[in-house]
Amino acid sequence: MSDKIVTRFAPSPTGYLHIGGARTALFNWLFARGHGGTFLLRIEDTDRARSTPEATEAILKGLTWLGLDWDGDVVSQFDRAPRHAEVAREMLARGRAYKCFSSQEEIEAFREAARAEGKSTLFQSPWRDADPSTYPDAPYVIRLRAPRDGATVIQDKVQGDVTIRNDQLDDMVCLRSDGTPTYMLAVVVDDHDMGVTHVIRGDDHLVNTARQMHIYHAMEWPVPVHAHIPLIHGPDGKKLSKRHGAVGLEQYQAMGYPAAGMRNYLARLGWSHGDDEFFTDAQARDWFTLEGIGRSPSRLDFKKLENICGQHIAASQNDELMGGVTGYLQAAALPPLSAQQTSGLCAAMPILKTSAKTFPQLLEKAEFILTQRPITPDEKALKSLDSVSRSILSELTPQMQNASWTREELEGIVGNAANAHGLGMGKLAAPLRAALAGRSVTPSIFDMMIILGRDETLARIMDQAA
RNA sequence: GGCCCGUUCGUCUAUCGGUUAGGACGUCAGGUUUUCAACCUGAAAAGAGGGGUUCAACUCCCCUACGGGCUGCCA
Repeated sequence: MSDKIVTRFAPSPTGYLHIGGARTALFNWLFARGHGGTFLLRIEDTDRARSTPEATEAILKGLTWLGLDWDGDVVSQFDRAPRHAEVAREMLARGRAYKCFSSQEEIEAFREAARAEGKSTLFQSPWRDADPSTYPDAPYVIRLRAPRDGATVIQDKVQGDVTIRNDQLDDMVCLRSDGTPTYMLAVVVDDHDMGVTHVIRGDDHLVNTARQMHIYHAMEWPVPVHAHIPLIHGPDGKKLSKRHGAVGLEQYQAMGYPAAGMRNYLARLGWSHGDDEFFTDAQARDWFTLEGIGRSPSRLDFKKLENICGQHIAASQNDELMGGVTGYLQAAALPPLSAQQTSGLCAAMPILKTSAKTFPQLLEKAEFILTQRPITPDEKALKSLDSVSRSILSELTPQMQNASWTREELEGIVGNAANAHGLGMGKLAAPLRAALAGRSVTPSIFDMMIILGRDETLARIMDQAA
């Protein structure tokens, strides 16, 4: 039991689930699930100004969509503030921390002076070794009494052994003057109390880990295994931020990427198992190791994401895809499908799913089924057509109302219309597409030819829909 | 400024001292398809730069360049 793996995901509620955070959660989830361990969720909401219930809700929704289930209740870090303070007092009692009465102005002045002299700006509190009898009656913070000599070695599963000289680390504040804990203290206490054995997080925390290790040492707690994964960068190689576009996971759902594809793509981004690119959740859980995580930041590639998603759509069960479509429409704030549309789409799914990479693509290919009858070409677009295209269109429009063609009949109808005007099928599509701009019905007629050719039962279903 | 981490085709990556440096996405060229797409075949495409160590270096060490991170009573 003692070697059971416990991981956690500890996001701060910023209003949405960051795509990078989602990948961190995924890694933690894969590692725990792959080893029969536990995956916990903790919301780091100690910053009260920025924390709202809605923000937490967005994170839970994101994780749920991605299919990352967590064990036990969601822990609120804020709720545990008394416990954090208790630990701070304990460190004080052990002499591993001290009261610091320096004001923020004094600290700022210290840094200014240090900068001017080109020295380290790390604050050195005059209260570190002060006699308690000289303590003023004033607010104070509790600082960790960190070692000044020697070095701290982080044994990181991804980065290897990282050595930080202790003179590069300052006596960080653990408890603020208002009695609230800082992040540095809170993570350590929470991770320990929650029994976390493996801390898998972004490498922006790497250096801070050395500081946090001193708290573990002060409390004589075992230090968990650390694995600092590189952050995700935008296509330009810069740290992913809002200006790159989609950073929130819910935006990816709204763009119509299936969750299974997201999991696969995100897992493969910065982690590898040989040359395997496309895999199932079961394989990912089986194969996932911390050693397989790369050390360099990786960039988001939407083309590859799309490709992986396409493979997952093709491999998915039809009812799963129907659920995915429903979720997509909701996330994209689009109207839901009617019962008729649903049954038509369901029947066409075996054919549609082989060529769509995202849900919107799937829906676009199904437009012929989903479109309301009667179909009427746009008047303005009609006027802009050349005479040949216009006459082809007018010949075809009445035919579109009847949805019960066989493939052969369709071929005859469209082929004849084209041939009568000396055009090939290829020449035909463009003007028609233009004529029906805004409805994009025409391309789907040809899709329907393919569908009809492979599934005659569709003709009957469409008959009812029409 | 100081400290820490990183750097293989455009992108994600394989390689864990000896390979024609492999795969995937994308791109380009053909093919199939009575549109598009999908699909099939093929091609171009990489070890940041400079020093070492070694019989041998993409792999180990050092320097430089570039990118990122930390350096808060933010998380």
